[in-house]
Amino acid sequence: MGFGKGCHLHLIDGSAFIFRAYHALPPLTRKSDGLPIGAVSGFCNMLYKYVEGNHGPDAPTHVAVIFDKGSHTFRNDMYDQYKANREAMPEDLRPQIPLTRTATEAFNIACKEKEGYEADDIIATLAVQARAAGGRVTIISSDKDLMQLVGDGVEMLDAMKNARIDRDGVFEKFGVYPDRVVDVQALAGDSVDNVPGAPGIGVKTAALLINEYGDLDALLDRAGEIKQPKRRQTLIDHADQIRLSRDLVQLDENTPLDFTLDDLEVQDAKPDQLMPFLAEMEFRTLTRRIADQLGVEAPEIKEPEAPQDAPEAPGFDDATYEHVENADQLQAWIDLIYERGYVAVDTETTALNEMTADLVGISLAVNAGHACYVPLTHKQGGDDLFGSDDLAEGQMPLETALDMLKPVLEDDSIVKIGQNMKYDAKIFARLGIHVAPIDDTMLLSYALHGGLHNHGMDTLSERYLGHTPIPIKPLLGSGKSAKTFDQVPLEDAVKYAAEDADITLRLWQLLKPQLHRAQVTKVYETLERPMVHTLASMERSGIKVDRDTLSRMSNAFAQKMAGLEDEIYELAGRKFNVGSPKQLGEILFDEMGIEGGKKGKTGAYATGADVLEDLATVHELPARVLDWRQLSKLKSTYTDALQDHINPDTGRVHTSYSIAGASTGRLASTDPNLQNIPIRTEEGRRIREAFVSEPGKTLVALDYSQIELRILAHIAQIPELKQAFDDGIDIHALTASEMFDVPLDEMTPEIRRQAKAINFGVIYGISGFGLARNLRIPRAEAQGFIDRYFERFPGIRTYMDDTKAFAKEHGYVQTLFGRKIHTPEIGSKGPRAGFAARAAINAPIQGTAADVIRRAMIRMPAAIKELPAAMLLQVHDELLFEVDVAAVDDLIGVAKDVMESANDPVVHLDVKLTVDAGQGQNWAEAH
DNA sequence: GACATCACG
DNA sequence: GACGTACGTGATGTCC
Repeated sequence: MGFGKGCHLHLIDGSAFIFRAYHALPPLTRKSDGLPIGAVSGFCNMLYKYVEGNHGPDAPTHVAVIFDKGSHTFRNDMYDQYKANREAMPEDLRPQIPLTRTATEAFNIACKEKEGYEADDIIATLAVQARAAGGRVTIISSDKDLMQLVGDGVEMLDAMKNARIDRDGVFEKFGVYPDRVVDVQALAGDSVDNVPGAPGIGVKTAALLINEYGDLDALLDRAGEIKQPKRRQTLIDHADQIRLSRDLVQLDENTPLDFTLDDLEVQDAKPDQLMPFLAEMEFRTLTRRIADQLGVEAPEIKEPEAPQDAPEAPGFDDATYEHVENADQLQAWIDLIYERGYVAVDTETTALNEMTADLVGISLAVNAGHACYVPLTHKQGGDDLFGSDDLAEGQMPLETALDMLKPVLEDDSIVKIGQNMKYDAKIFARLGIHVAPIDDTMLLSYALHGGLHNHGMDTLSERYLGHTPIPIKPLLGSGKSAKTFDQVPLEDAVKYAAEDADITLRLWQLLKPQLHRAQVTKVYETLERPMVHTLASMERSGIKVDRDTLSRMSNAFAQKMAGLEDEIYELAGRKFNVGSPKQLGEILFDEMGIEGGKKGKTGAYATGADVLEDLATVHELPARVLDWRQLSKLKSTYTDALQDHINPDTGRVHTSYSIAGASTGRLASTDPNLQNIPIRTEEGRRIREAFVSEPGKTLVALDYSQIELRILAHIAQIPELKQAFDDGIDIHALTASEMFDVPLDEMTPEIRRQAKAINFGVIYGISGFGLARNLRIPRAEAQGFIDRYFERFPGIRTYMDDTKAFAKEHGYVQTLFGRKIHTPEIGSKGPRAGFAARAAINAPIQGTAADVIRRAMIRMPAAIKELPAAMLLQVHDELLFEVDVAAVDDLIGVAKDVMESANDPVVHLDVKLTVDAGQGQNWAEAH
């Protein structure tokens, strides 16, 4: 039947079905092989229910399920930030996408998509064609972007709520009728799709304006007539951006299609097509139900439970670890991997530093207890004390192995599982292999158990598998005679390396299914897993450090220290090791008889900076020691040590970030730590002059302004603080003004300083004692400040009490993004409880800030990919970039925007995030 | 390897 | 009434 009057076309938004199915269901897997099929299952159930419900007089005559195809559409060409905020697709959903197409076809329903277009465009085109032919259309979706199509026989149906949306329904949602929906969306923008719109204008205001002026063009032409000055200026300033937004939300009604409406005629399901598919997916209930309904026999679905088919996972004693020594054997493993769809991978290397380490061998595991090791560059042993450079027997050539594994490691449909995958990914990246997609057992554990224990393989294996891994120490030895892994005999290496892959696989099988129940799937997918490649790339970039600058500083420091040492010996009356706190304490308090020495728990005198600062008022020696210590610190930790970290190949310093090190979600930087480069003192700050850009490039530093206090203002709902941040008022001055009843214009630096200490104290779970010590004021006075603070900002007290209560009840606290930080000691008795309570108060604030910058970092590579720029470092609330001089402004524009909107769209903040920018030839200038 | 100290946010 | 006490990190040197 040709499509025409009396016909009724149903257009189903396929992607909406898929995502709804994915999020509504736990992560089901196919019983026989573990293939994730939760979303496919939900999708099929929805299709089934849809078909079932279509027997009334209103039944469709034509139907199609429309899908998105490809991530790049013509809208990205118009605006490169379009949908740039979108979260990456969850790893276990990706392999299910093609199966939803197969499912649609199995139901004998037309299944349509087109490269470079969104499903919405195809839906628009078909709806317009159907309307022109005189038929009716129902769009099955609740996507507001489709509402512009409603009217003249086109309606929407929200399948979840079973609610029809007609012209009046659209008016309810947008305040305008469908023909003006695009205008309203252009003004209001959309944070989910990252359509900019007009800043500060939402749907309500947009509708008001459109209704007053008729349409968007008229509004923009006559923007000068708008009474409200702020609104007027916004529309004038952002006219181009608003027009661009309109083009982005306007659906393309002329999508070129290679089929016609006639091709979409409804057809009965064919059992011989549908039943085999359902059986193959092993949907037992659905297969039976549909078979009954179609009046056919349900195909048998084998239960893979027979012991000979799938033996119980062997214990570690019964595991088989294979030594792969040629291409045929490796090919057999690759075949196994493709059968499975996933593989645990581990690399063995010559060192712990992945920027300098060389690959020695690769281990693989596909089943618990079934793993192999592929040694590649093990050296020939021998009596020779120095070993031999000759390769050991029983190895295939490195090149051959990499050529064979590269397609697997880069295959979209094979999940590569690792423990601390960033390490392996960097090793492979240096060999030209981009490992993806990946899963990481360390990060699974971090998302599930953050705060409970560390997430190293030994810990996880002991805790969750009850197995102590083979220790590496006996294989490598220690001290001067320590070997590297390429000198380990193959027999030992196979056992050790294959076991690591085996453990990793077992941990993955155990931990991955727990994400959903612990409700941390989103945390893992959006805050942990994507960090692996983002950080790997930053670490590989490194930052240029000028050796000569450091070396000169080291010499200068050495000279000054020598001078200070002479003075110190003079003052002390004898020589001693200035670097020894023990000796210093004895000199000060025993020999020189200075009063007030306090011994710590180990019986030694305390000689920390705070103690020496107090003593500096009564004697010169402590002041000299303080100066000496500062120089000693700068020299040993920075100017000397950093030189050793300059990579000879790149001339740059490559730190390593631990993703799962800090309990709150912060990163930590090691080897070297580039998150604690001095800045607070002028002398220390000059060390940053050694961190430089390449010629023709500039360093750009972008840092969040007061992000933790902003988050506190939001979480604790403090109206005064929120207002101050909105108005751009100095937050510490504002706090001081509120607390001490001093008007802002009479603020003194001293009062402000005290308020600042209190603000920070609050973030840390303030105590009278701590504040008193910090401000060096009597404890009672400090307590008075705190009382006043709570009085002025009662939300803070509520937040602290609520957070402690939550931690006690649940054993964890959460960030705004759902990250859990466990607080196992919250119920302790004694001082431990105090520690735990303060940590619990701090964690949601520090952790939310950490989540925000993680989100910014994850989005950054895509956002700046067209720019000659690289993201180099993260320092908790700061990102450092290196960019061609000519592109500095572009970079600042894009990166700042990504950072300031990093919370969108999943978390709304009442307080805006602002980012300050700096630039220069070195890090001192850029900051 | 524990401890004290001090660099950062 | 006494505990102890600001949150989160990593690197270095001393001393046992």
